[in-house]
Amino acid sequence: MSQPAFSRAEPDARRLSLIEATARVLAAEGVGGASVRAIAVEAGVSPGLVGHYFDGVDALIAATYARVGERVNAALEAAMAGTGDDPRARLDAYVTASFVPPIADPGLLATWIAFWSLVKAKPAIAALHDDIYAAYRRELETLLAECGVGPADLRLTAIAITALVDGLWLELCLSPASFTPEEARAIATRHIAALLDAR
Amino acid sequence: MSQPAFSRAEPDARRLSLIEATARVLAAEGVGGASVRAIAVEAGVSPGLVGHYFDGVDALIAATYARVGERVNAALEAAMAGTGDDPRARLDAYVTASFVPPIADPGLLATWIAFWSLVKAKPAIAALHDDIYAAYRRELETLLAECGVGPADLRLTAIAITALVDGLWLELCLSPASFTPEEARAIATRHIAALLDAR
DNA sequence: CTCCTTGTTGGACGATCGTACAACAACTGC
DNA sequence: GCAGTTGTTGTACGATCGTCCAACAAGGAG
Repeated sequence: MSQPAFSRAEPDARRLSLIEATARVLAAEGVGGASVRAIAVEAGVSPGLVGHYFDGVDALIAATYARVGERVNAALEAAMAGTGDDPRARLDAYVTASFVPPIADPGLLATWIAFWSLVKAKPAIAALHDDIYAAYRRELETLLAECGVGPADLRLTAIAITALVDGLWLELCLSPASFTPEEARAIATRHIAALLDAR
Repeated sequence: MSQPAFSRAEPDARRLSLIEATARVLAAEGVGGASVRAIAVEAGVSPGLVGHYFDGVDALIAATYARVGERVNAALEAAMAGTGDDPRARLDAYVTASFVPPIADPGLLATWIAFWSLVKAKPAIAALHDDIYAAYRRELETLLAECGVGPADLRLTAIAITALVDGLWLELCLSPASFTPEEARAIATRHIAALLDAR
């Protein structure tokens, strides 16, 4: 025994490892199990280190929200980058990616629910949520514009697609037995086709 | 001072008052603030009484889930009962009711999120969730059948509408500034019209 | 080699958690 | 009136929470 038990890390790397440990704990245990001690164990560090890098556990969770949000965006970007430049194909790729791992994952939903559960109590989390979703819809709007959706319908169309995909994603992760990812994809694709061909 | 500080209640009424106090605490504080003591204060009773009526706080929260689910169903039923027997009018009433109080209410969402956050950790809550949503979709399916949706499309159509309404309801409660209840209603109504007229 | 800065540890602290339980108040049957 | 039953209270207990901080380890500057 008597391992080193002490290892110094690059500050940014340590911050990141704490954030990702928080994401893993949130995914596995939900918000109820995300204690400073559990996070520290998951990250393999001492509990006191959390206070050294973040102003309390709330700031750590907020940083985790931002990080996980970025990761989701990156996964969607990667899925869309796999197709060509055809906007319609990019839209389909975005929908398809929403219902397969790593997006469709009960652990990711548990993490996301933990963030939602803090929106009411913590204004900082609420502001972060508004930022993330606004950016999300803004990107969807530019994609829809490339598909030929008129400026007047742009905003509501983006809201509709976001809501449908979110609702399907939510229930798919909550109780995967109720329908399959393929069915979710079919529903969303059909809906988008109806919206785009209605013009 | 020296109020009675002791009042005996009908067992069922006491159970119900504990359940509704739990719902109020969940709505105001989220799952993090739903402690036995906070619930007891809200209900105006002693903390020890919770253990007398429920096998721990988890059972109380599960009972609250069932109760709130019933209340939501009752509100939707009431909205649909206000219309005639025309199935399409009932469907529109159901959608409209989803985006105004008491359904569209940040407090109700906070309560619902608290339940979602327990689905992963507590199998009893997961089973309850499956029951509630299955019943929800079953009722929607019968309504859609009356609207003339074919048996083959029934299941996926119900899933699609549930997902869209849930997604709109979720974001409307989470950040009411992003769109108005009227816009949510318009989106959902248009979507339903597209689904029903596509046959 | 020595000092100094700094990442890191591990435990102490008070608060709060869920639960259990003895004492007490009200109602019932007699 | 007088026991017996039962709803109710208040508190005590151990566990766990977030935060804080003195002590320690590692690396760089002189």
